[in-house]
Amino acid sequence: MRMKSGMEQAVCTLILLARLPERATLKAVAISERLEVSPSYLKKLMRMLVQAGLVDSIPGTKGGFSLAKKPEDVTLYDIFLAVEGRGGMYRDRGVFTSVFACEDQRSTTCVLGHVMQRAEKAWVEVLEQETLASLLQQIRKTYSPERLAEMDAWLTSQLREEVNE
Amino acid sequence: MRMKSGMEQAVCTLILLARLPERATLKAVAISERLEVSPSYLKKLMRMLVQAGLVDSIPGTKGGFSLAKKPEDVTLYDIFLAVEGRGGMYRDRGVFTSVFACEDQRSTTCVLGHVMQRAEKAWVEVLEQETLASLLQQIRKTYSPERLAEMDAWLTSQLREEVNE
DNA sequence: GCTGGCCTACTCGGATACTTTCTGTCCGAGTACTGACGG
DNA sequence: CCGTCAGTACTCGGACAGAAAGTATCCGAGTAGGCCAGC
Repeated sequence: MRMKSGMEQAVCTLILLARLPERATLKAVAISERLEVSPSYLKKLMRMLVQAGLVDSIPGTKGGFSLAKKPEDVTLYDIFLAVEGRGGMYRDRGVFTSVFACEDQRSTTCVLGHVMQRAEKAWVEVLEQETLASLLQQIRKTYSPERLAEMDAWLTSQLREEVNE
Repeated sequence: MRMKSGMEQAVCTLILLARLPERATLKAVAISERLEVSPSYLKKLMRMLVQAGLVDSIPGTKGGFSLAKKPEDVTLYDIFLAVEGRGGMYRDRGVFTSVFACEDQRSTTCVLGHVMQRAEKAWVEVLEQETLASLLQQIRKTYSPERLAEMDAWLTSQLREEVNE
């Protein structure tokens, strides 16, 4: 039961996108270089984030990715769902009920499954309290401002300008 | 991020062992038949439970497995650790810190990892509150007594008698 | 007839394949810029 | 000289392999009981 490594990459990516100026986009290759991860796998992750509605994608030469929502509206659990997919971590195989429940109670909620759901709910609630905005605030408090400034500088150097109309 | 199917099997097995009379053992094949799961894989699980100190094993012809602790002293988290192994579900790859932290702060606790640890702690606490004893009590309340009686009857028919001295 | 040793049958324990999921890679669809051509 | 159109270069999108973990299986180590021979 190990979380995908893609989760960390997705969070980092979304934080980068959150620091992006309005109407600007960032291309996948730039992100993968900054994160020092496989470009192909990150593109796959980006596709998941797009399908989940967390980021917008613009195809074409001047294309790229941008955050689809406001940073305070994107929770860690949203990212988790996008990366890991729906369907909780514990999936009932029916062994418990087939052993301990009678035939007519087989469809009843499994006692063990109920506990697992409670545990997962507690876990989810923590992740739902954390948003991209709160993470950014923690980063500001924890790490040095120089690093953030350097990151913003890199962003402006890498971003695609807004589409002139 | 899916929990192993072995978790459900292990819990069922331990509950069966908890209903076992004192100094009696149950052999792996009997359990696998009752649970309708692969005998080989269940034996592997039993080995894990033995190594974790949750069950005692007696080799030999009259051998089998028995609960090593009192049912109220075995939590769901103990079982989880035995089956899934130590090392939390989120493992830091260092991407986050390498992106957002300076060189001298790389060893600092990762902000994202900290949130994940909090979430996992909340999850663990729920699992630690549940023991084999409490699960048995819930089973008694939820499912029909006939089924429990039938289970005990099956247990007595399958158990190995205590070692005569 | 009794006791000791050996042999067999049965159990757990660990090493060995197969399947699914996760990770990483490649090629195709679509768009904006560039340049040339025609009016 | 200006507008239009085709070509090209670059992006995201989805289909395709390799690696790792989970699942299932088989064979070996060890023990208890039964059988036989010897005393």
